[in-house]
Amino acid sequence: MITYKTKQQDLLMSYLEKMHGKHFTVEDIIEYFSKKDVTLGKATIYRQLEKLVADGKVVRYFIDEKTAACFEYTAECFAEKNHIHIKCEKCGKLIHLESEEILRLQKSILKEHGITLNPHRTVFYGVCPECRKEDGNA
Amino acid sequence: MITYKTKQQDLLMSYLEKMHGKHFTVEDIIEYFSKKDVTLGKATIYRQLEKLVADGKVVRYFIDEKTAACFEYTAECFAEKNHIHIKCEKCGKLIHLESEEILRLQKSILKEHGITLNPHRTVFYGVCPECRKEDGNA
DNA sequence: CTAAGTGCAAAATGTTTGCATACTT
DNA sequence: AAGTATGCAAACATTTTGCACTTAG
Repeated sequence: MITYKTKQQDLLMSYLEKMHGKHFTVEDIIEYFSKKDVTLGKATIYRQLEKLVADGKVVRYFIDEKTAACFEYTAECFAEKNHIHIKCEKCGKLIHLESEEILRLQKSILKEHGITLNPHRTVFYGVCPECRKEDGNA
Repeated sequence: MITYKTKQQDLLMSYLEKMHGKHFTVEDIIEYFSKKDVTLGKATIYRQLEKLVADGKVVRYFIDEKTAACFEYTAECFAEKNHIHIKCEKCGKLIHLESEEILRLQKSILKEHGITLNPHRTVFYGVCPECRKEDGNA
């Protein structure tokens, strides 16, 4: 199947690049483009994201509480980067960070239990520095 | 707020016990009870599960592909230290295991980012040994 | 010109909520 | 009797789909 290049795809890609490494929902995209005077339909967004997910360029995951899916543009650096998500249990903020320790955990689990971890999809829970201060700790 | 004991709660609990350690959806519960001649409404199931989740007795999480939430009765499982919880992305099986590496990760995240991780609530995703074999890869 | 991509609105999920009724205490 | 829990159906929110129209190749 030949794929055509369209301006909607370019629009979406420009958004993805802008948001590289950050997460967003379909609603975020719609809101963003509603302010510009371009047309980018909801169905198109879902359909294009679907392709990108199948291609491994975008990850799709869920954060509890939220019912809407979160997407994230990871391009091809996906497998290498040890990017994890941490959700603050107090303020609900989502923190993205990279850690070598996660790689170590990954290796240890694979070696000892034969399980391939997919850290990118994992959402950790914890308390962020700001909330720890407010709480006087946790 | 005083809570009354009802037979619907008992029905749900019997299901949870039967499914201890396995995951299920609300649809699964409805289907199960539709075969018995008892009444257990959808809204009741959602409301009771909500309470159990708030209580920490049941975990709720999402597996992509499926849009419906998965629930799991964990009861006291979460109390242990170093205990992690891995959900197989292929077969949905839940794996419990202990790892010292998680402690290390926890310390490293605290030191480098000031975030207190709560590993008990975290559900990792990965692929279990059986499914890795079937897929012939990682 | 042909086939892929788009956009709208409708349909298909999955989950929550309002409200009258039933049940617990 | 007082107030919680239930069950239905309607409301909601998100995602998918059918179809006519547009556009890239």
